[in-house]
Amino acid sequence: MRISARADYAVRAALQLAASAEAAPVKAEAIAAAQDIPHKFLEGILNELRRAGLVVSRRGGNGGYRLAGPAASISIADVIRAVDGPLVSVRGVRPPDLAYTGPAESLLPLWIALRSNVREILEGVSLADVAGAELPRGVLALTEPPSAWTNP
Amino acid sequence: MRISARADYAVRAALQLAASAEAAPVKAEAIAAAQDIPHKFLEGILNELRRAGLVVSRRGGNGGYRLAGPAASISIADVIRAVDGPLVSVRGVRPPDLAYTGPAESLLPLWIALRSNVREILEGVSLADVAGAELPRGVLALTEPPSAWTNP
DNA sequence: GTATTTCCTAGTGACTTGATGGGAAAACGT
DNA sequence: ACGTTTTCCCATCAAGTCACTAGGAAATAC
Repeated sequence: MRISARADYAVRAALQLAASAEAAPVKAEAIAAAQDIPHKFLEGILNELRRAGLVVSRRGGNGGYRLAGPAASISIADVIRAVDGPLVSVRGVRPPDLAYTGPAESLLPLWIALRSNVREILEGVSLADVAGAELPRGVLALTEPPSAWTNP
Repeated sequence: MRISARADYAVRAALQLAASAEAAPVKAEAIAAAQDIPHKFLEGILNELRRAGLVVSRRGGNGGYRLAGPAASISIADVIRAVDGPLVSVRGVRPPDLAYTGPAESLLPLWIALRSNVREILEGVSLADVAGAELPRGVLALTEPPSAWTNP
């Protein structure tokens, strides 16, 4: 289960936009510099975000990108789905489309539970939450046990 | 976030072994047929499970594979890690090794929370649980709302 | 009209994924 | 001892994905 570079970059770019929520649009180049993302690569990502309706753009003179709506109403899941498709898939297919037989039958509900859990987190956290460094209480609670920060 | 075919196959193979917990080892070919997995591909996977110490093998005559321990003490996470490495990574690196700046700083705790949540599920469910179709109450609860079964 | 910045298309090298094939090594039954 | 079975261990493969780059067309500002 890996978060792709695209997804990571997309979220960070969106966060940068959430932070500069003034009237003036932010240029791709500025975001690339601030977050250390290859800027031509980022351009493509921002474009996808625009096509998904999360971001609006203006070109020319002092153009750039702005969030399409309030940062509090865009979830991390929204951003990831815009650039990477379904949040979680098994072998490239979404859980509900899977079919298991024999002793593996209960694997489907397991994947469903997993996905539901992932959704709960990524849909429950907004750009405003992260940019403002105020994660929801439930999410923060998960980070409290020191074991959460150590590798297996 | 995708579960690879290797991981899916590995878990299903392990479940098949958990189901036939008799003395006689199960042949790769039998597992491949039962779960519809390319059998040469499966052979490699079973080998990795053996190297990880989850499975023991015997060759020749009536050889095959057996679980190395009781199905109740092998978690789904164990199996996935054996064939795919870390459960969750961002751009290929594990969350604790990441560094974020500016408005993205709180992204790290978010990934940590996500990983912690995924762990909770995959480490908390054993092969015996799935093979016996008796998922832990907490996991089952996640599958109850119909919304868990629908795509976004 | 010129400078700027987004938008679009195409392409690239490296890696991963899913899968296949051929045998060598080990264990069995007889 | 012998032949069969089955795991084990390469090597390879096509296809795809990933991360990234290049070049230019279209739109907007001044």
